[in-house]
Amino acid sequence: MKQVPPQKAEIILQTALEQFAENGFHSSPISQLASRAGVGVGSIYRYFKDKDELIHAVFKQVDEELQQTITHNFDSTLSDQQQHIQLVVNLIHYLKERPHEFKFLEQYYSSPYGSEEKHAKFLHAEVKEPPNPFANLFASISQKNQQKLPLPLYLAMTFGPVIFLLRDALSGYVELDDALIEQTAAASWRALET
Amino acid sequence: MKQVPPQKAEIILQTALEQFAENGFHSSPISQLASRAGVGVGSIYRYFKDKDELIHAVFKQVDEELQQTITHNFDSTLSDQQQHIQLVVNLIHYLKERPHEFKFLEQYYSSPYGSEEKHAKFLHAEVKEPPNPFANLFASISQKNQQKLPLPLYLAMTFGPVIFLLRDALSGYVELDDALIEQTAAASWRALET
DNA sequence: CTTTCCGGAATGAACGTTCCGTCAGTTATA
DNA sequence: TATAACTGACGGAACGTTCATTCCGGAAAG
Repeated sequence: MKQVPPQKAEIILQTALEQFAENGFHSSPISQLASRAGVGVGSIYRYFKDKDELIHAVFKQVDEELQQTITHNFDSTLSDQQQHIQLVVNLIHYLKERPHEFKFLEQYYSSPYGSEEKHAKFLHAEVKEPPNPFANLFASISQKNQQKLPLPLYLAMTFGPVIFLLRDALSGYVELDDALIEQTAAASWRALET
Repeated sequence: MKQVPPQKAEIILQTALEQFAENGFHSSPISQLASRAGVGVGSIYRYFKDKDELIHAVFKQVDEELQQTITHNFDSTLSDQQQHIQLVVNLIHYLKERPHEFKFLEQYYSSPYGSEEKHAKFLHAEVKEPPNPFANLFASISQKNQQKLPLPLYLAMTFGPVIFLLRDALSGYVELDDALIEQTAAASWRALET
């Protein structure tokens, strides 16, 4: 009996993530990916039907870990402001340490792959479902505002700046230090107050 | 002598923009592009050295028109707040009407093409140059803040939400009406105040 | 007639996918 | 325990397709 049969699939997924992030989907021939992973071309097709399925599998893995991380570091006992700032700061820290994941997601979403997909499924559907810390935070913020805060605006002011900043940091235009991260979190909170 | 020699080049550029925006770079064979433009394959290579040059040419055209539009609708006699809100509102309106341009830019920047490029050249270099309304606005805002406003933060809070919102609008997740646009502009201004 | 422009068939390379021989590990046989 | 038969993971050569690019014959312009 093999206790670790799907280890190779993990290696392929991890390598694919790096390869795609660095070179893009089209400049990542399966052959190159295979040699980088130390694996035969044929083996990749043992675990994934075709290249598209591989790409979606990488996305699924990255997406799930991201969601988990976000929903994990959530202390619902804090004030709205503290929760929001914690969310933004943690998110930036997390993605800053994972440039491959970030680049992959960017590419995935702005390609036909992500467009045809649920896209912001997480950001929209997830936030609305009541029994999760996200929904509570949004509901709470929204309620205290004078004019009702639309969900799209909340998402745009929360995640828009984060993405923009990470992009610039990755391009080397910005030194994304802790001070800047905290300023960003504070600023995006300010934007939500009425 | 031809009085309208580059007319065909214009048609190719325009068609390429649409084709790329709708199908992505790799799912846009030159042959398909040619027939869509009502042009022979060979003709495309008369005006553009290869596919890469075509892609960059499309970018250049889109980028230049965008920059021009932004710097044009700028009334430097208004207050900082009014200028900022005008900027954001105009930008959203402009891009909302041009989904092809928006999708193309997104794709370009998150692909190896844009990455190897100047990227936020416009957003960074341009803003800093003194003799333009942008630089003045940023300088003015920055100066009035208690703690100095870093340029990256200003850019992130100004353009980040815009991009995020447009993305969602294009995906059909958000009805981007005038009320939402104005709320966004107001919110991003709030974020900049100290 | 000469020159410039144009279209699209032809070419060659790159790539995704398939297919098959090899081999390590496992099970059956004696 | 030793040996033979089996099984399925594995690599990579080979295949067929797709596509960027070239090239040439003809049309239009002068």
